[in-house]
Amino acid sequence: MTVHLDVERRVRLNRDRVLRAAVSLADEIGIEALSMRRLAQELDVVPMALYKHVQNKEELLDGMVEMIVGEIDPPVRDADWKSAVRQRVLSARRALQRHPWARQVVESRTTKTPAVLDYMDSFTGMFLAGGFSVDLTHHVMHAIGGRMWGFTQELFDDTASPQAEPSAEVPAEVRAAMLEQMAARYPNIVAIATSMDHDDDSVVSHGCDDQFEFEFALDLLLDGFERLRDQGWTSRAARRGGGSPAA
Amino acid sequence: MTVHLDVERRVRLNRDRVLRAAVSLADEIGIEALSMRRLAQELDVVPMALYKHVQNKEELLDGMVEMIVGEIDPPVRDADWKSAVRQRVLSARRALQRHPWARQVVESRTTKTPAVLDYMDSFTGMFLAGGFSVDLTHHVMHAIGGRMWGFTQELFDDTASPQAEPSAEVPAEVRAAMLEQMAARYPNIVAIATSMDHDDDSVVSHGCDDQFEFEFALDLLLDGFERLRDQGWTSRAARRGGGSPAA
DNA sequence: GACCAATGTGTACGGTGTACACCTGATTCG
DNA sequence: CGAATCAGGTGTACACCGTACACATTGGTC
Repeated sequence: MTVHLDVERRVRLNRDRVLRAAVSLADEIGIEALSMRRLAQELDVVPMALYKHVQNKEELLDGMVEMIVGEIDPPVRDADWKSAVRQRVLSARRALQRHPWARQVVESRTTKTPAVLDYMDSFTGMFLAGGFSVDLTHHVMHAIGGRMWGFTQELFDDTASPQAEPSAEVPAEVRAAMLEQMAARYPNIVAIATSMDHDDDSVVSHGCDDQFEFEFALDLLLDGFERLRDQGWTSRAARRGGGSPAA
Repeated sequence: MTVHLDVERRVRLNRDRVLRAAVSLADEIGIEALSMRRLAQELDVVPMALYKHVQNKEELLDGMVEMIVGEIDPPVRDADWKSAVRQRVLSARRALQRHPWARQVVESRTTKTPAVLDYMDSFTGMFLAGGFSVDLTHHVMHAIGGRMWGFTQELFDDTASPQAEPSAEVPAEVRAAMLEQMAARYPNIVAIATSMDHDDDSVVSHGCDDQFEFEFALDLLLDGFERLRDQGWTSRAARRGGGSPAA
């Protein structure tokens, strides 16, 4: 038996411990100072040890995002869609604000991890449950996306599986199974994605028209602005009155 | 006389050439592959030569952003505020889309360079000219900010001078001069910034309440969503009808 | 022609992510 | 019990990064 003089046995590293350490280290020293070496040092381990639990730094960042998404409260029960959405967004915002680096990292990530997809699916469901059509929900999700995340753009663009490693050719049969599994786990997202492809009887099957989405949100805001102006809106009155700006 | 066999004399480098090369190189190879070394190589020059025209990489990125802001069309004349704003935003969007890396870089920058301030001031002016109160304009700018830029947050937070190097203590007298100059060049921005500080007779002098700004935009969107739902909005009808979603 | 500031060069340092070969210790099996 | 296995931790090494600093070369001015 080799004699290690460490008073207590070293705790085994694992993915969760790594991620947790990364998050709190980033909180302390800032995201730009977070390097694999620095993180390893924090965990009393040699840098390369981390790579046994995380493929590379990119995946580390993805993991950190998942950790934060996990901090967002689940939807409140027994509330109308609007206040439910409102509370959820504010909860998401609080989570992001707890970690100053989070916004930047979330926006830089392009791969959708399961936790993110879960959140999005649940979020989508709140509108559907609120009586929104699939069509409207789709555009609404785009419009509000930027308010809390940066995933406005590529969200529904392809129905590719979440970070399934694109290992060479996909057997096309496995592909069907994946999509089925996807539909089971993320029914709302899939509903929207599929409706996009063939809601035709319009001539062109528009995949997902970025420009349209952008203008949708823009005009929604501009119309709102105009209404407020015509009502003689003031922030003082709004503060007093509370609630929605369209008093 | 040293014999340089270069057929033609080497063109002198300058800041503009550096920035221009950086932009188009980033277009080609992506922003993450753009290094000082790679850029230098593109310009047939040793890496350190760049530092004669740009303080460091951060400033290079700032310069690239300025270049892009310069691509945004000036406001159209003789149009109502709404279509003027609309066209301007869409122009900004086009500029950003021409350079896939731009969005990310713009959002990562925190320092406001003159070109950016010019754009923002002019943008602000469009609302004021459209009959919006200074108060409402302030919140509107925050609400729309994220639609095209990432400067939602820290915009009006301090009235610090634009990238004036914070060289030690500012003589407090120079400070006044700077502010005056600022007011001359960016009247609209300054109008809003100063109105924030003392529009009181409310008890607290609220600097710039992030939370309020966020909820303002959020509720504006939610109210808009609700209206569309109640109207039975569909994207097909909207596409046919064109124009604003609140048909 | 001599000077001088601005511009370009060369070298070097400390940082990064991570490939790859290796060691180690706990668990499993004959 | 001893040997085998193998996930987890180690050490070294490489290519690349931004950039400080001392130096060489220029083009323009008197």
